[in-house]
Amino acid sequence: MGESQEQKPSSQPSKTVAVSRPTITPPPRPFTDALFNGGLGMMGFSPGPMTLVSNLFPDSDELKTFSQLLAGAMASPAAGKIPNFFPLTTTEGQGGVSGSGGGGDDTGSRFRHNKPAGLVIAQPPPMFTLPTGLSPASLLESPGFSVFSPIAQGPFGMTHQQALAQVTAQAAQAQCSSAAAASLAPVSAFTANMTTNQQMPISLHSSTVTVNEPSDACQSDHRSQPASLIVDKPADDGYNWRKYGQKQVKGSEFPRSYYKCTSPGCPVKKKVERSIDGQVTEIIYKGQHNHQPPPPSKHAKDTGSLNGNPGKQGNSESASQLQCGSSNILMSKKDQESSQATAEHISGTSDSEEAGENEVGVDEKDEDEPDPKRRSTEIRVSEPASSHRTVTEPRIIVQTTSEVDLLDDGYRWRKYGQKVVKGNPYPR
DNA sequence: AGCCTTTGACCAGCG
DNA sequence: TCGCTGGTCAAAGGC
Repeated sequence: MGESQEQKPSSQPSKTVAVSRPTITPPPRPFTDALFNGGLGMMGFSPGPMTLVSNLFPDSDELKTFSQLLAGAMASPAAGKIPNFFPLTTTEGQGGVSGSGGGGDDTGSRFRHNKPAGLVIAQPPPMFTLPTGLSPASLLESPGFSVFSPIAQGPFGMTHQQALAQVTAQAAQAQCSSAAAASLAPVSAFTANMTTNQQMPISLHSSTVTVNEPSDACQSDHRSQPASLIVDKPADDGYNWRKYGQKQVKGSEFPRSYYKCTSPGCPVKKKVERSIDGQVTEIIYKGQHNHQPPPPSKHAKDTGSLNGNPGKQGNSESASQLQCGSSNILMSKKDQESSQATAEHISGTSDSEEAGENEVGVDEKDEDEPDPKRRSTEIRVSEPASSHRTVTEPRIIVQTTSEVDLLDDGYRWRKYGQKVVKGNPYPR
């Protein structure tokens, strides 16, 4: 099937973004109530949510910054048009992601625990780091993000309520203070979650959001989950995943597992790093789902745990519905690298304000599409010192890239991994 | 029976 | 050109 619409050979011509992020200004987000409802106000775009957030966060400053950043990101009108909101992000700072937490050093990301909550806004690559508790899908689905992505509403039709429910549940689970979560709207839940994690620095630069997870308390939660859930399966995002490989990556002390979305034709892949004890330390999503999440019914049988399993066990009702699709696509290596550089530079600098600025165009950089085999450096950069990284800080990174082009059929297809192998008549 | 995981091998990019 | 490394394939086995 891939053949059907492979857009291009390994190189994805598509640009990462065509979307140049409009300048981000923190406008009052015109989120519709609906969006708001559905979403996490996590982004705090709208006043309402912000308020909640504010309450949750003692530190209004940081929070504010965060929200501003988000707001700015969302604000961009262009966003609406953008196929993926991620792409909005510039490809620039890669290190940012993780690095964000860290400050100058990429490694920092892994060490973020105690980093200043400050938002590190470096120009990060289009990656997202999410708390384990939250599925990328859910996050993406959040209204805030939705704004950027047309998809949000979905071709797949995920409802905000679902998203909310999911988020709420996750948040609650993720965080210890269930009370807060319960009482609060999803947004609140999310926020609460964040709050819980004191150190959760959220770095958000254009499109990059880094959330550190783990607070101790939360950790306990995660750990409390059944080993089965934790061990082999990456965070459940509602889609079914098949593990197609595992490898010990040099920079990481933990083995990295490779998963593909089992849906036919779906290019989405994710890499999951787990610590020895089975805890997920990092999840990287690539690509965009070109299909809807598996039906709920199916989920029913699933474990339902957030950490779920990619595989059969997989989908908890939760996330799923969200299209994580929004996530997507990897940025070209080039982009990533450049991002890194940027991030590094920035790392030392003040971040927050940057958010609004970078609109940049990633576009230019993307020319190269990442080959399937190209190494993505983002992670490396962000967490070079994996060894130091505490297991308790799982990260979910969504790499965005403009590999995907829209196809005529309305779905996005990305050819991944196509190559002509010598000695093999058939291209892979 | 179908799907998924495991695991070694292969391939390509990069220095 | 070689070696290293990351990413993917695909057979075998398990659930």
